[in-house]
Amino acid sequence: MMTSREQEVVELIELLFFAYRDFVSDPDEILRDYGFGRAHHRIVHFVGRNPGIRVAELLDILRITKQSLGRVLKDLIESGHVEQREGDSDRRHRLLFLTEKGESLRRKLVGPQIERFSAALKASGPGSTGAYRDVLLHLVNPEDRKEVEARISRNLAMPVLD
Amino acid sequence: MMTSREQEVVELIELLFFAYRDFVSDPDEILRDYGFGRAHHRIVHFVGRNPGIRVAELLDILRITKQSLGRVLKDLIESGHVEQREGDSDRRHRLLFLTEKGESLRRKLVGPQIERFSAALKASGPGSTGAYRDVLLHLVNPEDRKEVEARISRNLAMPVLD
DNA sequence: AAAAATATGTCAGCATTGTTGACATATTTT
DNA sequence: AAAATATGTCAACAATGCTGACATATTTTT
Repeated sequence: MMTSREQEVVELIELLFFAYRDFVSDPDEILRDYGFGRAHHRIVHFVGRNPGIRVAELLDILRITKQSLGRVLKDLIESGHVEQREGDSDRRHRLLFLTEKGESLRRKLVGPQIERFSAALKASGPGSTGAYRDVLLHLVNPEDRKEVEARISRNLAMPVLD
Repeated sequence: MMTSREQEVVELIELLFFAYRDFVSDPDEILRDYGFGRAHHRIVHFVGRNPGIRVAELLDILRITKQSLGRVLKDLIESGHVEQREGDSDRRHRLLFLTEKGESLRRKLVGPQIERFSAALKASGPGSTGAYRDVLLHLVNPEDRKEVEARISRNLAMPVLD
């Protein structure tokens, strides 16, 4: 059997599924025009948000194998959306950057997602942003929480250039 | 360029990714012991939560083709986790139910998810449940919102049997 | 300097789960 | 009787995971 408290939680579980389902649907459509998939999107997104990220870091974010990453990353390098540079301090490192072309794609993909989110936050009560943040952050594995928190807010400190 | 408001929204976007990433990781491990994947999980979950659901409804929830569903559903029927009955009013319908075995698997899979969620809600401030609900529901496509709302809360009205 | 460890890349094969298109069957609606 | 609907199935293919093995360059340790 199931307590009504558990029933309530299961509703939230399903809501996460439905929200995620629709949330990724906008980029999916755009990506088709480029012959890219969701895997490409993730790379474009996280490289764009973390310029100079190392391959190993990207693997840790995505939680996939280097072989899986390699195949898709190769597409993006060959198409001129991503470029690699040697690390300064450690020349084994391959630092990843978006080209202008890549940055343009990133913005195109994130646009509808920002719109959808802004509308959702507007439609929800004030303070909903904080609560959303609290809950979602605590869904992340405890041992990863600090890193995730640092990663998502990293760019706030960056000067906003034009 | 990007306004700081947009920066904030992008953080929430990434948080959705990280939360989802870790949230599905618990069931994934369990499923491996059964030789099942995420696709099986989704079916077990939604059939369990919507006993007697029709194939077409399930397709609409999952947003996949009947061929994709068919392959995975076949596994679950052959393994004795799901059973089909003819519709009463319309005998073309195939109504889906979990067997006891299937219900047992469903509970096993949802257990860690309930735990993770309960802990997250506890750690977040009071009222965070409602805000989470508000935001996530508004991430769902407007035209699907009503249906999703009805679907997730459908079972609250059901008598809780033992 | 030599050995070990690290970061990355690559080849090959395979599994899961998504897709399209075509067609078959049973049943219900028109 | 004809058309529409719900489901199932076959075949081919695409995207994106995986494992295992091995190669190269570079840095760290001994």
